[in-house]
Amino acid sequence: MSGKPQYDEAAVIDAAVKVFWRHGYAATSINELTEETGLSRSSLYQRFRDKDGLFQAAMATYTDRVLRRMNAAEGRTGRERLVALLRGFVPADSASQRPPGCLLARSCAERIDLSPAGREATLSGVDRQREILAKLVRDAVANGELPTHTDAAALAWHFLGVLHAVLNLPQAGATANEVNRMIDVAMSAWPNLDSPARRTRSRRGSD
Amino acid sequence: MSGKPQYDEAAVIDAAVKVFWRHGYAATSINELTEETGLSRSSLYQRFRDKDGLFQAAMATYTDRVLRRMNAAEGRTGRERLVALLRGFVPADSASQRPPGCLLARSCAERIDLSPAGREATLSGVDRQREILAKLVRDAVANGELPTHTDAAALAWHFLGVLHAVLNLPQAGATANEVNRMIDVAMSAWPNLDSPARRTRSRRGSD
DNA sequence: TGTATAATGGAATGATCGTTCCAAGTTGTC
DNA sequence: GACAACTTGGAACGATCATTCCATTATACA
Repeated sequence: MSGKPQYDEAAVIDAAVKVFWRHGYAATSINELTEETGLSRSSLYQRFRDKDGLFQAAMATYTDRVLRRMNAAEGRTGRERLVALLRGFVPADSASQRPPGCLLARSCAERIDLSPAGREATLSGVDRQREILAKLVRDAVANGELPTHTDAAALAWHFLGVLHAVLNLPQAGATANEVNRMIDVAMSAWPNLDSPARRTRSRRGSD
Repeated sequence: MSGKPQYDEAAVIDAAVKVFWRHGYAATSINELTEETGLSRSSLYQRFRDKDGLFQAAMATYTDRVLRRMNAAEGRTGRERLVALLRGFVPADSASQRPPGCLLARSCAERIDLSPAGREATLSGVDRQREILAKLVRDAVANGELPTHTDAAALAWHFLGVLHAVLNLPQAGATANEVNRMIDVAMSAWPNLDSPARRTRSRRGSD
């Protein structure tokens, strides 16, 4: 069985994303990559140069997909868009297909052991995540939805932390319901100018 | 050079903590462990059975130390204690000795590749972290410092997320100043019953 | 039909992995 | 001085690591 089936590069990278996402860079072996991508070792090195090259391709794809999902959040107000954004990353309780956690956050943690290029891709990825949140906040300030003295940078960092918490805390035992309630709590950092009083309130969910 | 210097076990585990903390379990090699601990391979296997045994010992020590630091936070009110707790984990900007991030959060991320015992140690560690935060919240509710309808569990998850953000976001480029301002923002989830209005306000720091 | 192209399986590289084993050396106690 | 307890260095184990090479095979286009 050899030949020229012209493999589907997007599918290959997709599979690689899943492997790196699940195990991180260091704990991912070429063997597992060839098995999951279906690509032979030969073609893998031919196309991606080495493990790090495939990692960078996977990281680029993952980052684009995450950023697209963040940007796709809809809502009338900035607050509604932000809530939609966060809720969009709450993992479905029922045996999700997606690996747990976040490849960007994970690569951040192991960035010491990454190549300079991998490190750079990671850093720029989280930067772009944060920039999306910062822009959302800045727009809300411009709209009068948030007070002018709002510390937009601090809010962006905060919600970046919340986003990563949404992705990571399920691995620490949090249920989807608890994550959703946590989002409600975390949203109290976004002052609701219309009805200022309520804060630690809402409840939702299935367990 | 052989002999019987009766090695300092606490120092050995301390060194192992640092290595696992920096590289995670998978990316840590026995070679680096022997070099950093100063212990010979022979003694290492004699005393800790295998790499996983040493990891569990390191994890226990790390967890104890982190929980002790959390419990050591002082303050008049629950809110003050919580702020002190969080600020206590903001890394000093100037070339810190401590490895970045959090071994518990990191092990949570790679828990799929850990032994059952290692996984168990990790899970129980974050559970105890969360329990400290939950108790702090519950006490504040009992004191009347927080409203009775407070969702204590959700608040505990939230502040666990904030704690991990404090430890991890510096790896994503956050300065100590930004982390401190983020803490201020995150604390708006803790309603200040005496002066209810202010929220996205305070500013502090050095950059 | 032929030839360049693309992808393959499989063997082989040297390095490093975790782990085991053992002979040798040092210390404390009798 | 002898013996037990402890720790060591160093060699060796098979497994796996990332990577390279090559002969083979199927496709596409001429």
